[in-house]
Amino acid sequence: MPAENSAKKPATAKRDRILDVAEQLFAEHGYDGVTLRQIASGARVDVALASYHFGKKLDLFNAVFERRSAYLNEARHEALRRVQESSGEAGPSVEQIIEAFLRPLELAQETGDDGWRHYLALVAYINNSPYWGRRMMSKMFDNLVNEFIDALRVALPGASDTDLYWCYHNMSGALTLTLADTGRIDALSGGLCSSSDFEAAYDHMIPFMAAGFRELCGSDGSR
Amino acid sequence: MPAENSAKKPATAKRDRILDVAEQLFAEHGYDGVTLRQIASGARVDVALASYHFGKKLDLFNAVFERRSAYLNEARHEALRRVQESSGEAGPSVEQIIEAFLRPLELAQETGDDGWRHYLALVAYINNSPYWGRRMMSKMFDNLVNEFIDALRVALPGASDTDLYWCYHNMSGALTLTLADTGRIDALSGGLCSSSDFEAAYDHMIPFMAAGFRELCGSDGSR
DNA sequence: GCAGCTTTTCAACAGTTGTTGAAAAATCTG
DNA sequence: CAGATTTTTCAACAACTGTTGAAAAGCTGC
Repeated sequence: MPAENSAKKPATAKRDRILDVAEQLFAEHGYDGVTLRQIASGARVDVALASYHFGKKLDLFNAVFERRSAYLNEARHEALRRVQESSGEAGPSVEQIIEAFLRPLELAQETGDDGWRHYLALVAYINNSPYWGRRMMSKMFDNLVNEFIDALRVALPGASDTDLYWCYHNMSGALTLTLADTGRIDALSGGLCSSSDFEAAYDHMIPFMAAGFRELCGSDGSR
Repeated sequence: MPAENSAKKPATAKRDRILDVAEQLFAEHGYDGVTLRQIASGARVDVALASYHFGKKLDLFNAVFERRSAYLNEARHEALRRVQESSGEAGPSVEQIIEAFLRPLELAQETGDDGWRHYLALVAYINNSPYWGRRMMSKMFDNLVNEFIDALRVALPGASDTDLYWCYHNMSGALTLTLADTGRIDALSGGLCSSSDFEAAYDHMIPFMAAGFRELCGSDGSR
């Protein structure tokens, strides 16, 4: 029987290996830079098995993208809810909101295996892919992103939506380059900064972005 | 005679058309997402002509990347020199340095044709490509980037090099996403922000980034 | 052990890929 | 115009691509 459209297939060892290898290779070389035979070979499996489990090549790509996205959305949503509860009436600060947006990525990466790291690099690749990447990202993440924008609107009263979205755009770009893990900052800094050190990246990103938001969207009270 | 290694070929109309079409297609679909036949077809030219002029497919890609890079480096270098001269003893401010880094991109885009826009999207694609992209970017731009880092070190006395490079990394990421022109901010903001409006993007990016640099690298005097 | 599944492999397909050698057309030079 | 050079096309190549139908292997309940 050919692969069902959206019915969840039972997990088998070889099926999981196909997803894992595809995740890594797609993240490293992009959709067109990877052949089904490379994936099958990496998973020590026949080529036809990928088609059997996932259908067309594009369906496999989507399956890889969707596998961890739901969990990530939930973790971020939870992190935001937590700081909102703990901050009482006034609502969380800009730093707290940004931290809730970024830290789940770090936790996801700490699970030991490289799966999450490859997934996040894949997200970076998709986010930088013109046109078709936008559609995939929007469908998957826009609901969640708007939750964070809503929280920022409360933390930054008087900010225009235009400014708010441009600020988010800046943060998203910096985050994307970090997730892509290109190693460029390593070469440029002569080893001072390591792109694989996500914690250092976030520690520097959070205050940087918070300052940017406050500058453009008016700090709480002053300006 | 097959294509010479590094000797400059005389420009012919068809040769230029190959470069233009390759520039656009590589920027939109990536290196592996484009075939030489698509490029030849777009340039209304036989497939073999690309090989005749540029050699292998990868050589064509490099030729596209290098075509406008030298000019861009010079324009940015000039912009930095100009603000350094006009600012006297104290040296230019963080805003002035960032502006000198960004505005040449805007000018380049104003020439009317879409060539520069495609080139900048190609740079974004390369910058987000793991490993091989890092090498290409470093070889082409690191010298210039370090000129700007040097200027920032003067404008932000007491800043550690590590912080300085992380700040640059954040700015580079935001810039890259803008250049990629994915249109994602358009969809997210419901049309409030337009990713094709480079001037608006830079107007919001400059104060945002300057505030981030000051926060992380210590403002001039205070903190 | 055997029938009824699902999972996996085998073998092959039609189409496309980058690349090349030789022919043809265009351009330059005298 | 004739000859020499460069530019462009034509035709073909071997290798590789995603996909599929049928056979084989593995598993489950009896």
